[in-house]
Amino acid sequence: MSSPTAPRPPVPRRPRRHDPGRRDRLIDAALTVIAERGVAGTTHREIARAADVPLGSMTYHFASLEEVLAEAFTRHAESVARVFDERLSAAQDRDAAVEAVITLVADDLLGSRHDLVLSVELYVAAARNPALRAVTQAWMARSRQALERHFDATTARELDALIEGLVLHSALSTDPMTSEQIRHAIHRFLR
Amino acid sequence: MSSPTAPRPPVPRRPRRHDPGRRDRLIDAALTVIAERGVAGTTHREIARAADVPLGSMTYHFASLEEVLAEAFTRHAESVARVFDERLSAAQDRDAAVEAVITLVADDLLGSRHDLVLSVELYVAAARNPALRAVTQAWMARSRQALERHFDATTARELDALIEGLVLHSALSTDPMTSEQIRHAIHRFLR
DNA sequence: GCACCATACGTACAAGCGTACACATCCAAT
DNA sequence: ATTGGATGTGTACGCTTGTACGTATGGTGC
Repeated sequence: MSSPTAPRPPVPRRPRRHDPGRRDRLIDAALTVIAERGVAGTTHREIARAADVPLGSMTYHFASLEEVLAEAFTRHAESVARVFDERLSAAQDRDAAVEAVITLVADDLLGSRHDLVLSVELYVAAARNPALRAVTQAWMARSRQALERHFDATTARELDALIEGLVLHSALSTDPMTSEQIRHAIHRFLR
Repeated sequence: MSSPTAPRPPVPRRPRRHDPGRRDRLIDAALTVIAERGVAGTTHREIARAADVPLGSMTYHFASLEEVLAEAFTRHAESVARVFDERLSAAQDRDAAVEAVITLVADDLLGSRHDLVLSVELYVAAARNPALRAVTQAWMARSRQALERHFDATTARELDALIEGLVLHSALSTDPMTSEQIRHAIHRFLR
């Protein structure tokens, strides 16, 4: 068709340029994809599509897919931990702390299917990726520390486990526990 | 080299034949691979390698990879549920039932990294696969039913969640809870 | 014995993957 | 105003994947 030495025909290129903070948006897009398709279905192309950027942008901003996942999960853990911290910091006494925990489980954690799925995906990924295991470790330590503002160390640890169980159990069930049932379980443990 | 019409040179083929129960062995091999590499790393080829059978054997015995996963997880859930049933059936009174629960968590569930990983992998897979969600539902229902031999329905449900939390929490921690700590947590809840 | 067919085996193929890389573009420092 | 380097874009390559399918083989019912 065209002569071998002819300059390339002007292939239409994307007009998009100068997108500061694109890296951040990519990490958020990765979290969306993980929540929707799982880690297994999270690919460079899928993330790029979700963020509406070309594939080449992925390899420019991240050295590997592993790096994207690590950054994404770190952000997720940080975000959940912050809410945890805030709720418990706001509580003035033990009774308020108990209420804060109930709100945390019933509203914050169970309220968002997105976050819920991300957490379980992180658990699995952490089982095989040391970097992600460190993320979960730091997260768990921070949660426990937040609980220790109001409860002794043993209680904090046990309560943390109970929270984990209530959340996971409800998440998997077609018939999740109501707020009242969660309140009952937590009061029973802390009675 | 060889003439185009010459009969094929005798390509060395596997001597293996007549392997009744191969399908079963493939399902077990799938569970091994899932535990070692995760669902994401579980492929036809990997399972075939683990079971030492040719790739073609996979497509003969299973219509799809999804079918393999479903059968494998069903087997896993059945196996864990059976142990659960047995321990609780053997208990004659409430005190024995409490001890049974402690043994279940501290020994059976936490004792096997293999089973532990499989369970979490199942949770994640179930989040996106209705067939697997049905498997987890049935499993949870059966566990609760076993607990209801000794505890009222509300207690059974709460206790089931606590067990889940203790197991998952310990599994993820680099500093897992000791048997004594687990005993303490369960006695505290059931006191 | 013998033929049939469930089982076993090897291989091909299209699709999708992570990653590399050459080229385009434009902000910022001079 | 120029230019150099950071950022953005398109595409190609080698690899692995799920799956399909033609052929081989030997246990079983006759």
